[in-house]
Amino acid sequence: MDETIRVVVVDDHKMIAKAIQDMVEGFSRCHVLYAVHDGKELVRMFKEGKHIPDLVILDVSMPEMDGFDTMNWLHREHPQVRVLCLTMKDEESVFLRMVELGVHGFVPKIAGSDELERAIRSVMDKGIYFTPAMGEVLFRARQGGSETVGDGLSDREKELLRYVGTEMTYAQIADVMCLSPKTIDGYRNALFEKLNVKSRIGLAMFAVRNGYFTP
Amino acid sequence: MDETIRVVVVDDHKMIAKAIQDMVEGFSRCHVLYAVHDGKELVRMFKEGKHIPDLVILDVSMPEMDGFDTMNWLHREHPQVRVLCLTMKDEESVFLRMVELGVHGFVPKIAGSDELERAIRSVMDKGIYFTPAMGEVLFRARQGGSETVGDGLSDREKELLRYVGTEMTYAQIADVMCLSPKTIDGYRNALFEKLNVKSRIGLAMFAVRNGYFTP
DNA sequence: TGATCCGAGGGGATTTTTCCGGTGGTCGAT
DNA sequence: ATCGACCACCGGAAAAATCCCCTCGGATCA
Repeated sequence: MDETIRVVVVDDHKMIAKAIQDMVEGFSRCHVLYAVHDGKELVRMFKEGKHIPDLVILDVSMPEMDGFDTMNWLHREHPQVRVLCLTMKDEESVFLRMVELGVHGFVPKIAGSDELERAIRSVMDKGIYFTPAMGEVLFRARQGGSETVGDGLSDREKELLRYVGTEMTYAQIADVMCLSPKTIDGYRNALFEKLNVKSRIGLAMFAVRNGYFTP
Repeated sequence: MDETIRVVVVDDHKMIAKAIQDMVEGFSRCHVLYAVHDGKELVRMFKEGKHIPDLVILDVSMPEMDGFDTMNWLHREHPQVRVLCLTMKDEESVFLRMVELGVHGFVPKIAGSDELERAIRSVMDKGIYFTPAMGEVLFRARQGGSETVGDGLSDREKELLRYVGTEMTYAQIADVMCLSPKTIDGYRNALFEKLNVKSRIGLAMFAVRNGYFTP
């Protein structure tokens, strides 16, 4: 393969988007088609036809349609497009969630341009890029089973996590989730055990740390 | 003044630091002396003598010594150095805290390089740079008095805010703060009113947003 | 074709949180 | 010297949250 790698950058922070764009343009046989500021824009570009790149460089935290939603959409609609994910803080849980959604590689923003280039080459050539540390996390996630903090959470439980950080009472949450308060009670207790916390505050803190909602 | 502006970049994310560095180097009569990855490194460079720049471009969220601590130190030890602050999400409260600490300008990372250049020129020429939106925030902070979310909080109340995000019960918090549970009760109610929230979750979320503790 | 797991719901008890009221004390400013 | 703030504290009651043990209908699995 000696073709030019066509790249698209997705990041709501213009400075960072610009910076990554410049970096990538600096790599040989790489060309940035365009940069967009959230998932919605990306979807629009893709739907307009011939704007499909070989690689999407994707930021996790974005307004409107965040990295998770975008990754989900990409994996379903355009599985041939490789995705390299960028994160601010490299949270284990964010990483694991992205892996579940089918991301091809993961680069923390604390990395330099050299690592970004390595990651792009690796993703395009071998299909994946992960640092040794991430390999370890994956290994532990497989081995440990219920030992890791990784998600053995059901959809409803994840949904609940998006509400615990609000000032709604459990009864109100039950209302919007169309469930009995007692069912919420069950989910809560399950989450307490799975996440090893003892109170709603603990749940809320977990939810914040793991991006279930933006504080 | 036709001298070169000597700039230092402080950001723990190497990519971003590099990106900002490249941008600034691209502006005329600007030169980046060096980039460091947290406040501690900056202090070390400053103490080594002749590494003092005209302008520090400072990220807020950093490990070890964050933007607030660094700004505080700079303002006390090197008040002649201008500081331009960069933020991911432009939170009003972060902005106000930084203003209190004596920051000269504020640029959200969603801004482009053109705005960064405008900000640098403005800070060096006029001593300040703020967007119109920030002007409005400042105006409201002056006018409103107790209307803004800004801190009219007492020391004890702030102390309590550092505990609400833990899984301690109020009785346990009372214990570590060496107070009666009923006293905590009073602080809590005061905070509810001042911060316009109705539950402990609300307090915890406020505390997270405003950096009273790291989630 | 039972066995077993999961989602959904429930009764009732206990603990915590939240909301009402109050009482004093200190300290600095008008 | 009084006034407003911050501080520390108390009692009682209502509302959440938390805990423990239980049912019932579907899946899925052996």
